[in-house]
Amino acid sequence: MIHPRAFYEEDTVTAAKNLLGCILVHSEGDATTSGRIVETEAYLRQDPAAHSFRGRTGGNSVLFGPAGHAHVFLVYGLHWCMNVVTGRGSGGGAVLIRALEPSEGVPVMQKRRGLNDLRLLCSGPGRLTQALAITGEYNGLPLNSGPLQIRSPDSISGIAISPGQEIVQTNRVGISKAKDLPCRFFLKGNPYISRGPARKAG
DNA sequence: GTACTGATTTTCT
DNA sequence: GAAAATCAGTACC
Repeated sequence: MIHPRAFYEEDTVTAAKNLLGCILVHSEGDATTSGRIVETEAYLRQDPAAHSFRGRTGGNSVLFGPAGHAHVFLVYGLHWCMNVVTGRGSGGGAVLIRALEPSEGVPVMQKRRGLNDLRLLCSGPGRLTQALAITGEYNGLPLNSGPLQIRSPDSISGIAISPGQEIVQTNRVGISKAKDLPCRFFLKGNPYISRGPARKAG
């Protein structure tokens, strides 16, 4: 099931929580790779750590476009990261996908990553993009059609999390500004979480 | 197991 | 010129 536009037009924080448990799918030719989203971070327009904070500049114009699109960007010169544009009306909000639990196409992902350990395949923003072969070409693509999609696994009253699954909310990781804001979310006890303070909290 | 360091390029000042 | 939403490898308990 594909999410309607309204799913992404919630506040960024709400969307970040709702995205947990959803499936990110990439289809490229014959190969389909996918994984369940288990960790996200919310970046708001007024957030000093967000790329959209300084307003619309060269590489972030997608953030000011319609919700439900992918924003793919390069960090540290060598790793791709993927955002989902959220919020209504060019708000500049986005949700960073930080970790996936591998689902379909595991052998393909292992090959792309050069690893066998499932826990290391997608447990980080730079890792999951490599595993799903997401690069700058996907910047600006819609997530309800095309090669890159986000699905709900089984709609359980609007929230795609299995019953009893708790969401943990903590501070963010890997940034130096406004890092104390509790805008990071992940599924409690899930082993496919990126490193950082959250690990021990699970 | 934890801690530290290098790689590499885009973007803004 | 400096900083950046990271990862993998090495050193050392």
